[in-house]
Amino acid sequence: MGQQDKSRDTAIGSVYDQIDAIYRRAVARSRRINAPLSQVEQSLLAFIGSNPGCRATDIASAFSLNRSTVSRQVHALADLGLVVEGDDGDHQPRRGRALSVTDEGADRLKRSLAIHREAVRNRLDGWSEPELKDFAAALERFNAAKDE
Amino acid sequence: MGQQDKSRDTAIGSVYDQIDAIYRRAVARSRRINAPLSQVEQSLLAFIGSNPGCRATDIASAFSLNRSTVSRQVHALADLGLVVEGDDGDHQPRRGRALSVTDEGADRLKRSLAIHREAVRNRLDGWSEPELKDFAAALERFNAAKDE
DNA sequence: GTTCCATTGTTGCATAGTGCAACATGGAGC
DNA sequence: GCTCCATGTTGCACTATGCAACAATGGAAC
Repeated sequence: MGQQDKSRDTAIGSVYDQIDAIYRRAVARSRRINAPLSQVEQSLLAFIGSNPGCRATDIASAFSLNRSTVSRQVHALADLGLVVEGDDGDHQPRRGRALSVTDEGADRLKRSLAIHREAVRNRLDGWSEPELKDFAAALERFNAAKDE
Repeated sequence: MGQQDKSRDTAIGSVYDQIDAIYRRAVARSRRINAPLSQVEQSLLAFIGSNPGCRATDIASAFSLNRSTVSRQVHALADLGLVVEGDDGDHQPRRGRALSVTDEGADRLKRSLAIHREAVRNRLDGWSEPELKDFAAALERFNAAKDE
């Protein structure tokens, strides 16, 4: 392996380690704090909010979850009054049941996101505007890469 | 809120969303693939490897886990022959039991890390050396920020 | 329309990972 | 020695998850 390759490997290893650290910290943090929504609830609510009229099966494939898991989670959110079936005149699916977020769900999601974003904001304290933009752009590029 | 603040907020929101996406994808991926170690096992093994002679309690505080959880996880790893108690002449703690990684544990960890790093490597395909280094540096800076 | 099938959703059972609280253990300090 | 505190273990409960079997329902073919 050449000098170039070795250097590249080191950088890649570093990126992995850093992302791993972010991941673990997020998990630990979500255990400590008392969020208005669990990670799963927030993810699902955000997805339904961004995809009004989506069905449980759409959520399952989007998150690589089993249909049964989504079924239960969605019911839990419905019991909390955060999502409802149907009620979305624009996006009626051929089959299955269209889901949408209630006003209360949207409010809860907003508060949940605000809390988590606040933690990110604190971490980015002291970053200049260009540094921030570059970082966000790099993350977007990283995420945009297709899965092999 | 001024133009500057709004722009900054947008960038911060973007960083949060991207990290959230990374997180969710990592969770989904770890469900799909058949890794030699679960996320938890890999984390613990890596920690013990980097901190030979550490005790269960050290792991618990490092990962914000309950002592009981760590106790069970460590026992599971011990049953698999991946970690052992004591056997580390250099780092004997005053109390508790020193943990260290066995040769098999080190091997398993290495393979597990290699698999996960490979996924990251693929995502970084096409990035130039400087782009890579900048990204790694930004992630490090992000992680280095102290928790408030 | 009726029948059949594929998609979608639900439910019973099992598993991993986790917390809390109670308990056990073993060094440290007196 | 005795006491205390840090450490570890165990019983119980709960969440999130998957799999497999089942139920329901819309489309398609006839």
